[in-house]
Amino acid sequence: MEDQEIRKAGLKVTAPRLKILELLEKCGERHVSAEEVYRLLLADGEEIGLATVYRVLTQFEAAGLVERHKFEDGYSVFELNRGEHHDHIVCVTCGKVEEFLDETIEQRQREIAAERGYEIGDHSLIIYGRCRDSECPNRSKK
Amino acid sequence: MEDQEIRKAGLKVTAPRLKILELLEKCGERHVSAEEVYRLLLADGEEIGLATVYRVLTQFEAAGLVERHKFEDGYSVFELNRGEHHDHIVCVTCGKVEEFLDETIEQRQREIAAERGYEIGDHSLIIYGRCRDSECPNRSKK
DNA sequence: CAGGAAATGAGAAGCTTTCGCATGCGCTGG
DNA sequence: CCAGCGCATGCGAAAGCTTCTCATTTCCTG
Ligand SMILES: [Mn+2]
Ligand SMILES: [Mn+2]
Ligand SMILES: [Zn+2]
Ligand SMILES: [Zn+2]
Repeated sequence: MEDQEIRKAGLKVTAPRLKILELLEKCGERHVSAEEVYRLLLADGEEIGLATVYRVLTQFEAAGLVERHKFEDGYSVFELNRGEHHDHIVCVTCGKVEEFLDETIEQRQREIAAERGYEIGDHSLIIYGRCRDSECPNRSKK
Repeated sequence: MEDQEIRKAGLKVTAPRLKILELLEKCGERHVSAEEVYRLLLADGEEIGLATVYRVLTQFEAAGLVERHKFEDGYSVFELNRGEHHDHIVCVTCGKVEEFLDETIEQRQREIAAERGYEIGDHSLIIYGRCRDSECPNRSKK
């Protein structure tokens, strides 16, 4: 199962790597920080080091298995690469993150890059706003 | 001249603040880091502390005089707020930054936020790509 | 199953940014 | 024009996140 994804990435199959990958799968569309991955695994009784979490997440990112985002809080959050690109809208009050994909925007971006002679790579689009959730009015993340 | 902008922000007119504002004006559309502002002022013979540069830039940002961006290099860059919003396209090879504004994209963003019940604040859109400049093939920033 | 390479954990260190504090300076009102 | 208060400054220390170093362990091939 996950063994193959790790091998395909040219990495040895080890307990930390398996556990991190499983955890990210369980997280679904949630965006977790390295610190959070670390604490969740510790809480699960795993023996793992924070440095390993960072290393593995970076390797997974390089292999295209996970994506890293920076939502102007100063630290990175990660999510499994589900193969379909999306952008994010973040509530600056409660920290909630929703995903969206707008083909009009995607298309305009390609055009803008082309117009200016850029070979387009990827992009980062984050909308900041305030949601209208009952449970919103305050929370902290990480 | 600049005195007024600083006073309007509710800040005392001091040498560091004047120098930083002047320097940002000279920078035009260039995006400079706090460290860079600091070094440029030192090179100009100014006596200034790095902490002051950070403090002043943060105050200017709060006052709406400057904008702060994070182009995933891990540090912030600043530019004078010229009153008209724009987004950025960054060359991942040479670090060049160009600005653009696309009303179609702006409009779609407002619609997306509205559809999901968000009171929209601002947003960050950065396109990463490779430019086709002769002088491009490698440079480092900061 | 042995040997060599790759991975791990723990702590140190790196980098950007902020803080704390003693000193200095801008500004108001006298 | 000046005195005095309070904001601003510079410096070094420290914070917060991330990466590095290195001794030790684990994986994997043969
Ligand atoms: Mn996402
Ligand atoms: Mn700009
Ligand atoms: Zn909210
Ligand atoms: Zn370039």
